[in-house]
Amino acid sequence: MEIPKQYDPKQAEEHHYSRWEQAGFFAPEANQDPNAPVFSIVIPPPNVTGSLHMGHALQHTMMDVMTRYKRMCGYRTLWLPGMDHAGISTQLMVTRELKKERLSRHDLGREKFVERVWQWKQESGGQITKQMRREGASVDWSREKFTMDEGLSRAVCEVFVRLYEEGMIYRGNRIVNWCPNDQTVLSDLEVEKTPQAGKLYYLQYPVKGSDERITVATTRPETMLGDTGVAVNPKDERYAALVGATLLLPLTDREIPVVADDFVDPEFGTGAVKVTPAHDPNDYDMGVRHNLEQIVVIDTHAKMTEAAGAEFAGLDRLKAREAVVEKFAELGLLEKIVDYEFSISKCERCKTVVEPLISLQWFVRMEPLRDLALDLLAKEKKPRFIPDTYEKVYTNWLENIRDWTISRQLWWGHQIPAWYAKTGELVVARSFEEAAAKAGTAELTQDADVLDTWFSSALWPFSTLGWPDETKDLQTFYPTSVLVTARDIIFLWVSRMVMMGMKFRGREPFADVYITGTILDPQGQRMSKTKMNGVDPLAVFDKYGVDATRIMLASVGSTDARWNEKQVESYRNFANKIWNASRFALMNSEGARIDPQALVKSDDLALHDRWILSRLQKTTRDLHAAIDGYQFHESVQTLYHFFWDDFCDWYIELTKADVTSEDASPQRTQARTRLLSVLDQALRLLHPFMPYITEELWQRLPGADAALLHPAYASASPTIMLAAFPETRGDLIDEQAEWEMQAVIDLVTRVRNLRSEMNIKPGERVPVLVGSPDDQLRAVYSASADQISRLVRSSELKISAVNEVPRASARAVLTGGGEVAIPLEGLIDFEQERQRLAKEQDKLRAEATKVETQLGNPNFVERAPEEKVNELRARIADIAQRTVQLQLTIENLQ
RNA sequence: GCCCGCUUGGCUCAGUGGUAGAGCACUCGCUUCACACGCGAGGGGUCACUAGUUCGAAUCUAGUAGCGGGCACCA
Repeated sequence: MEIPKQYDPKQAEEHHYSRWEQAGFFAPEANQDPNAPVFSIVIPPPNVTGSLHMGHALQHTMMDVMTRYKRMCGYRTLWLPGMDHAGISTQLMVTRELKKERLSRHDLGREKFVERVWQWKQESGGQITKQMRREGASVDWSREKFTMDEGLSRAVCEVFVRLYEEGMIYRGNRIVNWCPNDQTVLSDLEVEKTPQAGKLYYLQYPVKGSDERITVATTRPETMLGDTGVAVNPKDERYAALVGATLLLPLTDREIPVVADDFVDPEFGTGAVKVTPAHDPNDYDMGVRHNLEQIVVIDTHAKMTEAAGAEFAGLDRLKAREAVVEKFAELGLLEKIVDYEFSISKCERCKTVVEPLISLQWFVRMEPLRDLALDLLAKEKKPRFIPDTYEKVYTNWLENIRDWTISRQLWWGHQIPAWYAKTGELVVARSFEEAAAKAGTAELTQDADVLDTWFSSALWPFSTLGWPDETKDLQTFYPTSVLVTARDIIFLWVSRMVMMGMKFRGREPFADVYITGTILDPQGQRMSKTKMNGVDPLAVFDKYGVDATRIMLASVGSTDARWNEKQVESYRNFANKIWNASRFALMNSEGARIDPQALVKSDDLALHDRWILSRLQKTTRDLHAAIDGYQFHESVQTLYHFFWDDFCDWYIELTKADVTSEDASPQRTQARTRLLSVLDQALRLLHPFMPYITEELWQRLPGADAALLHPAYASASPTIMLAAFPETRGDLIDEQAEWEMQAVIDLVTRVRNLRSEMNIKPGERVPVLVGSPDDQLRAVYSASADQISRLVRSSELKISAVNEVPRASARAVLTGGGEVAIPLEGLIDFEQERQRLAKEQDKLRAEATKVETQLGNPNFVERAPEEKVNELRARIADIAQRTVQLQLTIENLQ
């Protein structure tokens, strides 16, 4: 069989995915066991405008590992893919395209514009779905969803109508975050705060009927044109006399009152606050408390309105600021300007400074929904967050939740199902027809706003499964098993899904929430488009292969990690190791095929066979535990160590003599069969992490056929992705074999160490003399003598109770008090040898002292668990044996 | 201001009460018939600091420092 020495990932990545997809292996229907347990995940829908970034690759890897694992375990498994319509992003994307044609969306009009967006989606949206295929993501494409699909839109309408009918959605004038650039309102979560160096302006307002002035400090002088009061703390004695007084607001002809409000911090600024109810959230609240007028002086384009006065009307807010300050200076009312750093609210998307404005919007009352989520957590401990630290973040936010602004002044999205009659009457309905019936007229105008993109996302776990219809899918796959996402959308998305899931399904949308870490750049900075420090997963795939990238990402788990290409490289090497180990097995497979019977314990098995079966079982056991417990890093370490160290470094080397024997014999066939069978198991264990290379190799293994598939997939064509995931067989765990093998490893390692220290040429065969007083150990050494001899390249391996070695030998002490020696007549520098052994003696002595001290402590012996005490006693016994032997060895040098 | 996380060998990170681990880097030796993307043998860490709990602390508690993140406020 011709197999190249190096694994070429591209070759394997080309074929398998399309076969898997076309054969329907990803769909839950592949599972034909009517009683199969269910495992389901809905993907966090990427933006239709998006392309794959490292965060996706990380999350998708975790989800695919779990999905493939559960599928191989026989679960009816669904990983449901889909995309988000991403209101603002997508609208901006298409608007930018139009701009190239010198058109604005208003030139097209709403209907044509929306058509154009759909057209854009058709032609260039959803790049990411192609990229997900490259990743090997085993999602069921037949169930792919888009948040603007008809079905999902129906769910959105249904939820809106029901919430409205229950009084949980309302429309009202509130102060909101307005993006003057995107021309829409934003929710609190779509606003980001950034620190900014600015100025604090101290303005004086004259008190009516007196020469006194009151000084207020502000970062936004232009808003004073909309002031309708000044507030002070009721306990602030400095201003006690002024409460109730009237001020003459400069630059206007308004008279405004001084009010007392607890909100005011006497320590800050002058302790007196100008109140602009129409342009500041806190002032808005104070205005409500004190019945202050709301005067809108800044419009939706961040320009001053007529109400700001003729002098300022039409000016941009920043221009107006300069003009106001200048006027105050002229009037002698500008006390001072000081440098001041504060944080400024910007639109998360376009980074424009957000303007707080009073505006008529739709809101969801969150308290009742919030309580559903908090109850779920209190009573059922759901969802379970992994890592659990995020539970606190989640509850803190829920406890302080505020009403959710759900309307957006966009065209791309779910248009709000509310209609207005000419009379001004408002009707909320599932359709125009229903609205017309309710209103008794067809002369209706639909609300122009669309819903926040996150509104439809909040329904994702059930809308994608067919809700509001009671579909089979909904009944089968809801609640889903786990949600995998990044921590930055716990509020935006996770919490809202929980609330909506509880509200409309009465059950949690997912049992667990696994929060992945973040891949940072090599400097520890977050990767971002603006910083241009992102690493393109596709480029990494090209360079190192998808499998290497995946297993590296899986090893990241839930902690933040800096991007480290060396790490991917090491997993690329691992992939190559898997390739070559398989290559070896395949090159020596004639006459053999995979056979489950080869994994069963029998009396005539050689030590290395009993040992690898035991190692395989422990690995299987540990891997199950690690994946089930979301310990991805541990999973990867377990696999890596088993495959490279146990399987390649020891097992293959030990079984090599039998496997590569020139003569066909039952022994050779058995060894080959066992090697192939262990390899088959190892590939299955690796498959969830490294789907391509494992399929590529597995397909080549003799005997890799339908018989190896999990019974639930028995009728499928052979594929490792539907092979049964190994189950732990406790009876094959063989502690005795592990102990014996450890002794062999110890011996081999000591000899190799001697050879290396003595500069014995690697090719040179030397006699090796082993002496051990322990009958059992001698039996172990003897039983594996051929293998040991091969590994240490000995010309002769003599095993006896009492080691009689020439004085001129290099020696080392073995675990259990034995000694190993290599006679080196004429090559031994006795003084050097003595020093080498003395060094060993020092080490032993230090170790002995440590253990003796602990055992000498009566408190330890009394209070520590017996098991620990015995462990230490065994250790000290071994140290003692080795010490005695070492002493002897040194004496023999004399 | 409140909350959270991190601090372990040169680098990137595991470990979370009982003998300090991995990968990379480093040193030495190897074209040993699967693999130089490899093999063998090594060197290297008072686990940020302080105090406490404990027979025993890298691990638990409290505090300190540095770094990172989130939330609130910022007139």
